[in-house]
Amino acid sequence: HMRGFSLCDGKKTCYVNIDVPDREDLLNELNYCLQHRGSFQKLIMHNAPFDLKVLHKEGCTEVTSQIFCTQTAAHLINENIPNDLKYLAQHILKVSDTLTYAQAERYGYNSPEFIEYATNDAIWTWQLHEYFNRVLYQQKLDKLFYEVEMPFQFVLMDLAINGVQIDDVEIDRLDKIVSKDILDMEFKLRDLAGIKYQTQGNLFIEEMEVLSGTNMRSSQQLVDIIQNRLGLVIEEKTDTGNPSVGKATLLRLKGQHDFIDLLRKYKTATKLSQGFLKPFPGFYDADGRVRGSVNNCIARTGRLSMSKPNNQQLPKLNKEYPIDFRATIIAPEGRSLIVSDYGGQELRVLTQITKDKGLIDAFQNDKDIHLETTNKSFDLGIPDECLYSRHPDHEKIKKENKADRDKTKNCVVFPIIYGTTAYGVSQNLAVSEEVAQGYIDDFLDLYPGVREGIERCSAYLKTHKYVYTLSGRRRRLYDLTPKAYRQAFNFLIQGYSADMIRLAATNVRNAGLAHPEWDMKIVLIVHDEIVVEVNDEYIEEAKAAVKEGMETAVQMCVPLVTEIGVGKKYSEAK
DNA sequence: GGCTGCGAGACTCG
DNA sequence: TCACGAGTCTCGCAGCC
Repeated sequence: HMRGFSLCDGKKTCYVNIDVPDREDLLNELNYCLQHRGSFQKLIMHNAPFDLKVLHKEGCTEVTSQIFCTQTAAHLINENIPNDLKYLAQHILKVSDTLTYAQAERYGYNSPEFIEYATNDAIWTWQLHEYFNRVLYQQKLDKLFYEVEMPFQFVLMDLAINGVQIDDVEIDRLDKIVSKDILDMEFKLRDLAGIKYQTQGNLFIEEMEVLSGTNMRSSQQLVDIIQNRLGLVIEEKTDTGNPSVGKATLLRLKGQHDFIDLLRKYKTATKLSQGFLKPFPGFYDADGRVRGSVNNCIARTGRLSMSKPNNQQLPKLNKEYPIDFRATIIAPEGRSLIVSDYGGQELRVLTQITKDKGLIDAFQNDKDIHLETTNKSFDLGIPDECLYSRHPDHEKIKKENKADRDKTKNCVVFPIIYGTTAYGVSQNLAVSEEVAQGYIDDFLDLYPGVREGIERCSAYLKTHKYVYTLSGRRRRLYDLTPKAYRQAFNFLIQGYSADMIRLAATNVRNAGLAHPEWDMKIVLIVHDEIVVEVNDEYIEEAKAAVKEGMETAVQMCVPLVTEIGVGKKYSEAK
């Protein structure tokens, strides 16, 4: 419920209380100004998606003015400092005394204190714009800001309004299955470890409890059980040097004791239960949708993040414990989900950055980069022509060498874009550091442009203490540790990818606006993936529009391809 | 004895 | 010291009333 709004034009400031009998008239007046370009030359807001969402709720659905989000500007200009209005007012505008909303509210909505709080909001936002707008041009961030970020604010507004539809009955069904499985495993794990326990049933027999001093969710207690009761050796260490009972340890100990194997399943089940099935109902809105908050100004690389809940980390189907959580994200009756993601986005961006001839050839002619790297590192002797997907033997050879190819892909090629070292690769592949360095060199010899690209990035960082992406986004790294050089190169890829998805989502939104009959809604963005909801009669048209919007988001030296699926459930459409 | 805050550790995703 | 970017949950301890 909007109580009022404040405005500032640099000369005058006002607070408009709309909790009055002629509320409707005031909102109509505001709506008229927002709809007619020229009433506001520029609409300046701090956290524009929030304000746009509130206006939208009040019926102000069309904003034709140019917009300026001071929070986004602050993030582009310095991604390393907080960007809430209060912090910026204190540190950039040097304002000393600031009230919080809760403090102002206590004085009452008609008090001078509350009105001062409200008008300060507008004054500070105005003043920040004056300063940031200049800096955006000085740092050559204006194009990114006005052409990528500001149009994208409306997508962020849509995401905040839309949310995703949840199948609450299915959540409930899965929750019951998983809860029962967990309880069964609680007993079996104790039996396997030789731990005595008692059971206690309350009124409902299925809600039996295990009474014993041990907690299978405690890492400390698991270390004790595995070492002292099972007599197994834990070699892996946590960051602080303690024995680790994480994935790597359990994978290595797999098959050595039934307890270990069941524990792996137990961990998957408890994560599913405690991380998703139990907390999700707490996020349902009255219409059965979940609206997590989408953060445009948190990740230093320019990526989006989500919280409460984080819909970017919904579990995928796990073969060893197949509970399909993503099947609980659905489309309403008469509608479907379209899920579209970029194929090999990061490697394509790497190609665009480095202009490496081998990578360009690979993407232009469908050559299998992972197989080519595997071929070189493992001396497979595959003829060059068989590395192209058009060759009749390619599929067969790819299958025959699947294990090595997967290893290369996950342990050599991807880690290189994270900047991994020979040590890291050697740990992953359980080989010596020399052998690992050999693999890295093989890749960089195959695609020498990548080595040059990394060196160019490092040299630039060393001189300037920042680097910038193809879209002009900057990352400032003042402490030039080895980690900073890895972050810098990874940022070139991750940061540009993030701006690609912004442009793509804006294209998709515009396509939807041009065809209101489709009723196409963007409901989720997951880094390289866009999920939309659309009326069933227009699936084909919408699919074509999503594909077009994503594939034409930017021009690159290699084609941009999308993988696209349709379904009634999120998991069906992927 | 119970509440709150915080770091460690583990796990989810791209 | 060793692989980039996020968010969230539980445990176990410290400090407080």
